[in-house]
Amino acid sequence: MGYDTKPPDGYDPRAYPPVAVTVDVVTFTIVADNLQILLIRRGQAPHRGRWALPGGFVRQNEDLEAAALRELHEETAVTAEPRHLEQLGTYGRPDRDPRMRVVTVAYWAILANLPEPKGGGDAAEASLFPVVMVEAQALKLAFDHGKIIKEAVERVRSKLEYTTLAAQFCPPEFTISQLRRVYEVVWNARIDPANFHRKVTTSPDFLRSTGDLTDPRARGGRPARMYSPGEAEYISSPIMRSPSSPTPRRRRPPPKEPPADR
Amino acid sequence: MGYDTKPPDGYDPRAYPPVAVTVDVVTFTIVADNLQILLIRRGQAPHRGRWALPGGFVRQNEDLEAAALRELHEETAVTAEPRHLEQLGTYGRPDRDPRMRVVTVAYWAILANLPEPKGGGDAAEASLFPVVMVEAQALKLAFDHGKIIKEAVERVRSKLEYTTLAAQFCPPEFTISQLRRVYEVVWNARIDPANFHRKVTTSPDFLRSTGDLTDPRARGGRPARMYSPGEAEYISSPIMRSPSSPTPRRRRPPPKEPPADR
DNA sequence: CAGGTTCTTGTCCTGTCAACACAAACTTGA
DNA sequence: TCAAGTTTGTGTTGACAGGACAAGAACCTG
Repeated sequence: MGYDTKPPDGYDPRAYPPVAVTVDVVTFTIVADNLQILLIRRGQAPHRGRWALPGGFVRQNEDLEAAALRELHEETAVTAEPRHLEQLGTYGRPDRDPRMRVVTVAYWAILANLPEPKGGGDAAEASLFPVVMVEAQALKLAFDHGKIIKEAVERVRSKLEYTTLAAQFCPPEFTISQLRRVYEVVWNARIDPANFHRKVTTSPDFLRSTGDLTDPRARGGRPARMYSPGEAEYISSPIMRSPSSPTPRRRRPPPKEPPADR
Repeated sequence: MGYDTKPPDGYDPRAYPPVAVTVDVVTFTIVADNLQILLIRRGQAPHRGRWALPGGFVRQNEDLEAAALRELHEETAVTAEPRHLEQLGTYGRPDRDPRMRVVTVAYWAILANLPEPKGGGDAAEASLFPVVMVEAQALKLAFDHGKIIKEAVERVRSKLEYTTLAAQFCPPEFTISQLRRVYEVVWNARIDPANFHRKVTTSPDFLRSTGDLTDPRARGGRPARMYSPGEAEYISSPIMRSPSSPTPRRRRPPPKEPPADR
């Protein structure tokens, strides 16, 4: 930041090239066993009627992160505070907005399972969409929001590997099955329940047992212990998604001889 | 990006809050077995005389990445193209510049070993500083550039673990020792030469042998094979820095009985 | 040629992890 | 009441990766 460019050397704001700074938020939540993203329908000029990320201009004395939270609440009916908010990246191609130069700082957030996902704000229409639908390009998105979402999805997927963020998708108390379900839904993969259980329970301060058990009135089966998130932010040795090839490993060779017991 | 905030609805740029967008670049290189950062001395009003990251305003029709490259070349005497340029994050606290609201998009770059590191630009004084000096806060830095550098250092250190970026610090052809030296310098750690050798040579397309050997006229020792970077961007199974505890492992117990052979 | 240095491969041993078996604890239906 | 089914949790095992060395390979200097 030299500020030593030659031509404009005064500090009159109007002497600087007019650039607008906005924030956009990619909000993830899991509803109905699907990873979903919160979008709003644009009512304004460019890309009118298309779906877009909630966002808007940064105010004069407002921090970027605060602007992201404000826009999330203003443009959607979300009242709950996100469980996680993190900067994703900044998108500033000169032609990304036809009106003027707009530089957007994108954030991504995790919202715990919300009961009433929909419900438009003032005049805006907000809704949740499964990421698979967005990835299939089944949705008309405004600006470069498709690219932003794609990068956000990749970020959340990779962050589950080495952080404890998955617990933020769950209610305050949850079972290990619920946590595993988060991984399976976000990664779209199957995970061995036994190994997953060992992994997360031995990871230093990932989970803390509350002492409670679920009562399995619902689906039957042994009651599960309930846990709340621990203090650890990172997992000592990462959970790998889709070993893909590392260990396809043929199934254990059948015992040479049936134990002569039937 | 709803652009649906209520008050300013016209598109007159002056109606928007005046925000300046700048880019800063944290440039890493290795000189004299030290990880170094390129800084310039400020000649202008705020923080005059302090050291700062090269950077400046983004022009009207200029992409962010292009602005970062331009400022790097304008404000320092660096003519070589960086071997890697990547966005680090955006810093926009309202009070980070006393003059006006400035939002900075920070980038970080890798420069291969440059022979003539110094040489000021037009009027700017540019110089390389070891990161250890910056980390020791032995330098007066402008604005929040200390924080930006700290995050950039952490980023480059962690990226060496799972990407092949380390090769970008090396000349086009290099030996495995040189590559290992990069890791040791960036991580400030000692690495076992034998295991490192196996690791990088077996990692799918990390390195490609050129067929050449070094002639060891200099320091003696067996000539080393030379390599050039492969196409792979990521390392299949990461190189871990500072195993810290996993296997301190007492040294192998001395052989019970000398093999009775001397 | 002895001794030193660097590069490279080999060996051993331990910890980790996927695959699987199975026990534990509950529900439902016969 | 008990068998069958379902979910939770623990045990076991074999493959694999990686750290600690050892040692061989290929060069230098004196």
